[in-house]
Amino acid sequence: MSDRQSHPLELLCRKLATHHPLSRQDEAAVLALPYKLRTMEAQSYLVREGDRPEICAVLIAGYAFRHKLTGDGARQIVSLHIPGEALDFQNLFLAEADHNVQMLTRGQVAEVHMADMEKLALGPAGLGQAILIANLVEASIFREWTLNIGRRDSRSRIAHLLCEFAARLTAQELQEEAHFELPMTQEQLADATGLTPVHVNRVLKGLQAEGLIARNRRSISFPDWRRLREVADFNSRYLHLASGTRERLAH
Amino acid sequence: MSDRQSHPLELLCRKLATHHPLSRQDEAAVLALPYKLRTMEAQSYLVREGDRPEICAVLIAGYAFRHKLTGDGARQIVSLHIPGEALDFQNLFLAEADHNVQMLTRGQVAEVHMADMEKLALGPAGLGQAILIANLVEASIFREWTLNIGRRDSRSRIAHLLCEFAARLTAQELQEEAHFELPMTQEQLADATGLTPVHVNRVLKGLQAEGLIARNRRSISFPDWRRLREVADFNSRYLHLASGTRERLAH
DNA sequence: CGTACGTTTGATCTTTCTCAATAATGGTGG
DNA sequence: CCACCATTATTGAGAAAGATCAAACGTACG
Repeated sequence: MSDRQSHPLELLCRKLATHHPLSRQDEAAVLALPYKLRTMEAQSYLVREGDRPEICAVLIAGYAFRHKLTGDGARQIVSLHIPGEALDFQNLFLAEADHNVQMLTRGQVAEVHMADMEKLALGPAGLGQAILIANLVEASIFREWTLNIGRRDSRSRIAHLLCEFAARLTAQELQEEAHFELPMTQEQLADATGLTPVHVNRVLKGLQAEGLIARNRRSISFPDWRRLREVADFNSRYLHLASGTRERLAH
Repeated sequence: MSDRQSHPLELLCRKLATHHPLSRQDEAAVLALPYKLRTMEAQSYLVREGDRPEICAVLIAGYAFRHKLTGDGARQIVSLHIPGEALDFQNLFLAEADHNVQMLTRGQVAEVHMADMEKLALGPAGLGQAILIANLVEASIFREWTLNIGRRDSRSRIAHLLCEFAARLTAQELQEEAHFELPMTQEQLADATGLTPVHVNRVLKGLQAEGLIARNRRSISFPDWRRLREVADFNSRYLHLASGTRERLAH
């Protein structure tokens, strides 16, 4: 929806400000970060488990995801990321990456030196707090995923994933909630929900038959957002959104 | 194993220092926190979803866990906690709790005013960093739980939970890895692994029959730690332990 | 136009759940 | 110390959700 970005890192400011207002100085400090824009292909890796990351990538365009593998190669996607989110806060001050980060679609990334980002995180004023909060909110999302995968059946599970993605895009004003592009294959959807691709396909068709989602290629829309939320058992509390956004989502 | 605690918050220092060394000053700042010791009964709540916590509890004795509920009342335990861990870092700077925190066993807690803890988190020197890192490591554990629940079968899943618990106790030098008390009922174990109590019972008996665990009441020992780790697909990387501890765990 | 990748479908199999009952255990009051 | 009660653990039988295997179908794109 919004306007051209004069500066890529404005997206990061907007994201950080979602949970904690930034002062002019904070914002200036973010925008003053030296960075390098890089275009990434779909499927390209940003971080691999075991890496010792030197740079902290901020997602500017496109989507990304984190995943881990079991010893026998099964994959679990543990989070999805939308523009404005920093993909390496997880690795701040930690020597070894404990998971992989990969582009979901083609996109762009602003690379910042880890040391510079660490300075911000420890730094003065509200930024350290904003970064800490961003990490706390991410941890909250992890908890909800654990609940989702551990205790909801496949139908709610997939519906919940869709709701969360739509809600987060809406919160960042990147898309309207009623309609958005879901750039995931059914296999990726399966890896994010702990299901098999075949079953995801069946559930998706079921949701469509019920009129809860409409699909056209990779783009999905929600003819009945309210009912989908019910089926998904979706409550946005865990996203810790500002009250304005919460109301927007509640219709 | 260790010695009497002259000061309860020393446990927190030790925990924070696990991932990031604390200076004398840092340590002094933690020990200078005003606190109130409180004895907690098993099952008592420390935080309820929706609360606006004013205090930050640090677990001194006993175990605790976090959990969330689905709309129709199914429970998912999302983490376990051992002495030394702060139970409310999650709520630092966040208005509303997004999950419940409950004692697993009887125990003790040091209550610190949230405002004081927040001051430390933003504060000078290494403490802010140590607290940030502690949160990052917790997030890493959440990711591993997602993988565990999403992609491992019930046998590995339960074995993994046991391994993690043992490893974390060992890292904090609270117990030796070969033998420890697991104070969870099979129902709680089920809620932590996304299974049913009946199935947990069967898996436990299976592990016992294989000689991977030995049970005697609630106490469990590991006659074959190495093989259990294999079955569990357990790799401690995600715990981000110091190298000394890692070797201790590798035997 | 062919190849690669993703989707869809059917048939069958397995793991895990559900329901139901019985046995241990631990704690309590007398 | 004992009887009683509430939890927790254990077992069996049957059901179900979701997995697996295999094949066909689409679609994008070089």
